[in-house]
Amino acid sequence: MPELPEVETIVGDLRTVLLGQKFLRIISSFEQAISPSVSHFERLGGALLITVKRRGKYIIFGFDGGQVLVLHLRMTGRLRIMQSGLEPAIPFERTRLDFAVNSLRFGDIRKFGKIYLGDLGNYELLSGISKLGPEPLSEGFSVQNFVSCLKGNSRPIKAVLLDQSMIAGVGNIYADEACFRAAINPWRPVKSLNNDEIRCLYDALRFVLSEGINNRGTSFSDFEDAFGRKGKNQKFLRVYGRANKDCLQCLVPLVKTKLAGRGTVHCPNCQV
DNA sequence: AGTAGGACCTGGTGGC
DNA sequence: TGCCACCAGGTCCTAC
Repeated sequence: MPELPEVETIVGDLRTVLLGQKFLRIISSFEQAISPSVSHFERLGGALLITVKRRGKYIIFGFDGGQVLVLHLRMTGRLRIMQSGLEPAIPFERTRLDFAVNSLRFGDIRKFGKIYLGDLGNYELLSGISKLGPEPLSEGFSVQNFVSCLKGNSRPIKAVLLDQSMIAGVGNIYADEACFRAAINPWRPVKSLNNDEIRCLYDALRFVLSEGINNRGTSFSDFEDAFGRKGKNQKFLRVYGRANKDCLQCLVPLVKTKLAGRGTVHCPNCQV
């Protein structure tokens, strides 16, 4: 599942290859994923790609005419940079964005991924970016910001970490990992956390996200970067994917529950 | 208003 | 071996 660190990794790859290239065309076999429609992309023809950015789990492509293409990988979306022309489709390829030199392939088993085309004035609203909360790794995101995000909330802390309108970019893997690192039970109601615990969770969240970026993402099931390479962060996971295995700190078996509709793994001994 | 749960999707897996 | 129920979870939408 691409979360903040995986998207950040892909965005870096895209920048190194695609910046400055001229957009040629879009070809899609699953047009429901494209908003408003494939025909709107005709206005992009000939535009130069000048920026590639990440916001939450969204990838934002800026063109010199002021058009903005936004892409969200959702759960099983994958991007792959190929040479234009000869290469075959990647597995479950749904959409292809052809540039002058390279072709960007969008594969997506579950067809949840989305591509939007707008302009500088409306792309945030079109794509849902306007609803996102702050970036947890940005310099401006302080402990005080985090406290005010959480204030008065009665939901389980993990449900809040997953809520993109509270904090942008955290998904199931890093939410579980952050709770474990902070020694906080993911079911704890937010309002039961004291200031020390909130500070600890803030540090833990930023640590696991940074660690994920440094390791070029978690390839737990099938994440690959834009060149088809696996990340290394799966070797550093302490709880996600380790249900019923021994806790790495205390050797008590990890427990799996379902929280906010997501599989959730925690240590009943270390996380209180 | 705030929250919970279903819908969207399909490949992989485990049980019978 | 074949079939089927179920699981994975990011986001939007609906219902309470």
